[in-house]
Amino acid sequence: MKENRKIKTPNSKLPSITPSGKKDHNFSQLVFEIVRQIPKGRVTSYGAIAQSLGMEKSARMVGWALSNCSNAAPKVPAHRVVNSSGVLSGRHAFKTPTLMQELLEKEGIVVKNNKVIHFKKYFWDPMEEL
DNA sequence: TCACTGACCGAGA
DNA sequence: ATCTCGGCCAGTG
Repeated sequence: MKENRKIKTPNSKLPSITPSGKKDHNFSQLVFEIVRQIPKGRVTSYGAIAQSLGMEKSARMVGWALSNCSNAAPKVPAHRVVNSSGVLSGRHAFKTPTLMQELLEKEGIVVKNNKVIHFKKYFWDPMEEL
């Protein structure tokens, strides 16, 4: 039996999701707000964002939300979100598969083989920094 | 309703 | 380092 289920508390400084586990359709908006706060030249992961929303195991929903971010205004710097290994897993959702990397390099981040070099160094944790 | 898919993640083999 | 598996939850046919 697994009791290693660490229940994370949502970051109180962020807008909270509907209480009592009720699903809310503006989940995407919460994700966008966090992503918009990622400083230029820094990156974070889908899981870290999920954590700050109190949904540690729902990193997939973050990706799902971002796939819809083209419609959002103002624009969401989705290129600053990579997976927990620093891989640009979302690159195919951009206009061209290389755009994500180009945007990151424009901000001073080095990308090799679709992977962020010195990922830890550039990592921005919404849980701690917000 | 069921089954499968995903811009994911952590643990094990 | 690479691969597989179970878990997560919304959308799709």
